[in-house]
Amino acid sequence: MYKLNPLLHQELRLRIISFLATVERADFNKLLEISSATKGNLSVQISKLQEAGYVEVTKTFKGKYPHTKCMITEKGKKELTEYVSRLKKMLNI
Amino acid sequence: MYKLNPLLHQELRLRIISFLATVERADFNKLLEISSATKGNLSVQISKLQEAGYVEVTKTFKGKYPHTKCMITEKGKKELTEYVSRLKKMLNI
DNA sequence: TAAACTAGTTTATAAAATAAACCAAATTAT
DNA sequence: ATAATTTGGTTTATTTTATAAACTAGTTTA
Repeated sequence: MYKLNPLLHQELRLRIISFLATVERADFNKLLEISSATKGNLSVQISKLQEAGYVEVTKTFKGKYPHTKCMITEKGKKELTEYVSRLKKMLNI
Repeated sequence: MYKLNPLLHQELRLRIISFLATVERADFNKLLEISSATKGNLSVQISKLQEAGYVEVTKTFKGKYPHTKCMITEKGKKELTEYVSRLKKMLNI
């Protein structure tokens, strides 16, 4: 009986990482838009994915404003694939 | 952007209800076995599914011991189907 | 120059999950 | 006979997690 990765089995984080799996990279505002999360919550959950090494975060400046870009890592892809596989087995789909 | 049903987006409850979707009914011990949860946790999560009307719980006696049987309801089936559908969309599967 | 906006982070609170403790009755061992 | 263990759970207390609110630092606009 394989357990689901608890870091991925959370709606906002799953939304973030499964979106990042479909694009090359996305900035903070894009993630805000696709998730309709609050900024605070998004910030916290991105940090958790980053700390786990599932997402790489790059902070630069876009003109004079700070700009945060996120990209899924190889580890993130691997873990997402494994999560989806276990979930499918559990849901019989 | 449709949110996932938070009652179903929890590993143990999801495991319980997706198992109940595949059988006519299951007793407490069967659910313990398929989930490898603790009895306390299983009891709590079954109650939550029951309170939501997703699972029907019948308490009888089997010989001299109490015996708890669980069965998914129509509402439970409907909600599980909707949950799975939203999840699939989210995961692009 | 004050107000409002961008782009976030930090922190406090609320909610949830889980484990530990408990309960009542039955069974088994001494 | 009675003490210990087991069955089949429930309740409660603790820990963890999620989330919203408040804050930071600087920029733009009125």
